[in-house]
Amino acid sequence: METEGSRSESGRGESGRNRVNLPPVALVRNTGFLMSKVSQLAREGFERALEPMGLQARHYGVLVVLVGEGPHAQRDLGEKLAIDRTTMVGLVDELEGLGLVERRRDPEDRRRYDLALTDAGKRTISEAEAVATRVQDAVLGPLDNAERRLLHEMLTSVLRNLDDDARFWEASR
Amino acid sequence: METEGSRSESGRGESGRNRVNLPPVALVRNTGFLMSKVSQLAREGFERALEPMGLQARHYGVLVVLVGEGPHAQRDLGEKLAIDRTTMVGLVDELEGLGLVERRRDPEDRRRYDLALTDAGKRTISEAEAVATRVQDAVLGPLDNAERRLLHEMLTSVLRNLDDDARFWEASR
DNA sequence: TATTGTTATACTCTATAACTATA
DNA sequence: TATAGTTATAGAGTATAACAATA
Repeated sequence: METEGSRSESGRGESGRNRVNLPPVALVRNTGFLMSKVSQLAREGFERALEPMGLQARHYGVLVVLVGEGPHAQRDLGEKLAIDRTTMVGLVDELEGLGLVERRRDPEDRRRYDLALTDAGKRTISEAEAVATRVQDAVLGPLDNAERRLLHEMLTSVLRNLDDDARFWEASR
Repeated sequence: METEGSRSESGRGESGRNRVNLPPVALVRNTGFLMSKVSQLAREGFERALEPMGLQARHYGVLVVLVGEGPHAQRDLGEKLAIDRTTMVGLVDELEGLGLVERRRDPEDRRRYDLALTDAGKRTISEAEAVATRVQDAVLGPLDNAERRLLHEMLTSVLRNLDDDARFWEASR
């Protein structure tokens, strides 16, 4: 692949040393654009970092809820994660296939599962949480601890505000 | 693992004050999760606010570059926006159909277009920029001006850092 | 031979509708 | 009748490959 750098030959306009790979100025002024770009890149980094474990980011969400809040019915888990129940089927299939999650029928309501982590699942999520921490640390690299805390607080209050506007989990489904 | 509240009774129905629609605690601790949630909701709000104009957020990006940086070849525009050239075809089709953008052949290289805003396009983007400002203002509502500036700066430095890691526009394509 | 724009195609992700088994 | 989980299917959204016109 040739780089966009020195191709001022036939003068494809843009007069000279014009770098094309920079984000458009008009968009960089927009905080929302920056935020979505940062979170997109953070997500991509997380996906890549998780890959060697055979996991994807969406698996992480499921595991982290199970380890943090105990067994769930598939439906309830989906509701907490704002994932449709038909989508949950495949997701849990994958996690079960990896041996990380176990489907047990709930004896009190045999329509439901009682999804729980296996021992391997517990080990895996603890590894994955370390990966998440590492990636987040890399992403927030330029910020000192006080700034990171501040960022977190600001995002929390922004999110709470959106929530009050009844546009939080509801709106995403 | 009590966290499900008072779920031990056989009551199926979210008995009483147990809200399921809150984000899992383990995820709310994660700055990356917060950021992606905020930007997702901001995006959704922006899409909704743009809808009455018959526009989508991705149209906005195209228009804003054209108004800010003048006419572009379709390919170059796509490169700036990290949008594949095959995807650009349909996008520009739509904008042309709305009468906001004009496809003129570049006389110096007849393979290329010289995409430019029509007068209607100029009016529309100025409206859309007002909408963007309004939405961003609503999203950042809980933050005062100093905090907003700070947030913007932090995001900028984080993004620059990711860029230096050669994972900015490259990685998203 | 390489590049711009185009089309056809495929792939990913997710949601809707209909089915089953339980309640 | 309603609900948990499942399946089949369809719809966005976007990318890959091949092609025409032009360089």
